[in-house]
Amino acid sequence: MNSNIATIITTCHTCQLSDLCLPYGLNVNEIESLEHIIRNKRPLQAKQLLYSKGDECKSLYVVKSGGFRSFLINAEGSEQTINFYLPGELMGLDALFSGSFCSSIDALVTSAVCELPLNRLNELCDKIPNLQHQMTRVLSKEISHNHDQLVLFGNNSAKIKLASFLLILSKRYELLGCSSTEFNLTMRRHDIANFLSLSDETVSRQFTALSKDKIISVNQRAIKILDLDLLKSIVEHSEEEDSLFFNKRASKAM
Amino acid sequence: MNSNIATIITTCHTCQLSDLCLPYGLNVNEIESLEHIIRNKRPLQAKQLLYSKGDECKSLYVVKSGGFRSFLINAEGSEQTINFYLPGELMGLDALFSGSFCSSIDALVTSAVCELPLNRLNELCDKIPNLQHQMTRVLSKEISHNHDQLVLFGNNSAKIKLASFLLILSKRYELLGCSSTEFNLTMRRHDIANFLSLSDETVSRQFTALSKDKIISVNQRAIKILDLDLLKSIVEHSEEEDSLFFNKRASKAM
DNA sequence: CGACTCTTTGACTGCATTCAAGCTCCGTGG
DNA sequence: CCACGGAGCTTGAATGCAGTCAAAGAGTCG
Repeated sequence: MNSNIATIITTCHTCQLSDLCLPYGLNVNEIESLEHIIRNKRPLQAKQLLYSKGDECKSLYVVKSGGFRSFLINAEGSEQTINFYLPGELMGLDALFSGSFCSSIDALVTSAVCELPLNRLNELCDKIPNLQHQMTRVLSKEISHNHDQLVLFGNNSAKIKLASFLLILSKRYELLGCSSTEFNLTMRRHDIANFLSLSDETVSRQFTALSKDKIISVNQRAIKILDLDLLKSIVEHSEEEDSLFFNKRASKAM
Repeated sequence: MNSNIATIITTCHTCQLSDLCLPYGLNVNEIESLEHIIRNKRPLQAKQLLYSKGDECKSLYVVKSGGFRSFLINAEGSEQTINFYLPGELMGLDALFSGSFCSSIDALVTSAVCELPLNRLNELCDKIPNLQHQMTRVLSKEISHNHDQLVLFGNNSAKIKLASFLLILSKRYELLGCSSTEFNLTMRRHDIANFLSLSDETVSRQFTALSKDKIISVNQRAIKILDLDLLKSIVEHSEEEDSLFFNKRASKAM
């Protein structure tokens, strides 16, 4: 059937994403070894689960196209979105510790992944030091990315949260070679709200507020950033305006 | 001077923390190799910096005693606390990606660390596959720990945040072989507030609220958990009570 | 076309922040 | 030894931002 398509897709050295992905820093032979262990799952439809929390982790996954979200379900049964994944990003890294997935992941839109069987990946890491180092780098990157996210949540105001969110997305799209000022959101308002710990209505209100100020234009999931500097200034000057020299609570100790 | 003390301290196989630390899963010879690369820095006083964001990462550090906090300074100059570190926990993992530290760390109280020079640690990882795997596990653990933290922040209510914070601390102290119901906070109220993205006053109010309900007793930084189940129920039943059919308001702790 | 999901908008309530003042603890120096 | 001062913590009162509830608009699909 379309097995030839799968073959094409699994070729790292013709993949536009390879610089953002595991092959980064590997030589031609090493990339070829990596290619041989990659399997392709059939594309996932929106809302379809890639894996569930608690499942044994037999593979890691790289986003090939589309987008995903990871989430946890807390004691009351409500979801908390942990992260969004764009093409080139590795999913499942939190499972390496315990051997089973610590969160669930589903597709936001129709999406494709590269599957990396863990046993073969580990074998390869033992053989190719560069790959092992790249794995370590990817893990470390995920940690520092999570830290940035925690800082984002430290800014309590809904306006700042949404502005930060858009700026982060803008950067990630730029890295992918897409436009940094014009892109389509892969996620629904509800997903954004849940991710930012806001209500759906608040997210909606902030979108319209940013529109009215001509900072962005919104049409459904299509976003245009009209004034990048103004968007940045929302995040940066959050507290300066009102209190420059007077009691700034949090920032006493250098 | 006290170089003999330093020698004693750097012996992993006599260290109570070794099961929580890098030596976990290593055999006697491997632990000995690891011991040889460990250096000891002199103890740090409260508020003293271990490293600053942007510094080149030449070493990783393990908390030997005391406690630390990592933090970032955002555009306005105010701090955001990212994480607290208790004995046995590895600091600096977010630097492996870029080679320089992505956050700053200072001591909360007088504290000691084991220093692991990165170049020697990497050499050792290449030689000892078990150590490399353990490093990967520690990195992965940090990621899933960060995810739990993000979920914590998803629960907006100040009461739930503080209850979760205390429960997480309780578990970590238990792992260290300390009492899970009676411990001293290493951090000030301000640090907790900053970490939980709350104001100092709100944290204080929630402490007194928990005291009045006889769930905990507070004396300065000394905490006793009087009713662990009730504390857990605050986190778990956060939304069940109210959104069944009525507005909550009337229903208290039943 | 109707049923559905997703999104927007409005009105109201409440929780956490903010501002302000008083308290406790602790080290320092008279 | 007590007085003093400062840092950290607690408490009170008022404001405002975001959540909740409710309903209607917009887009999608069978």
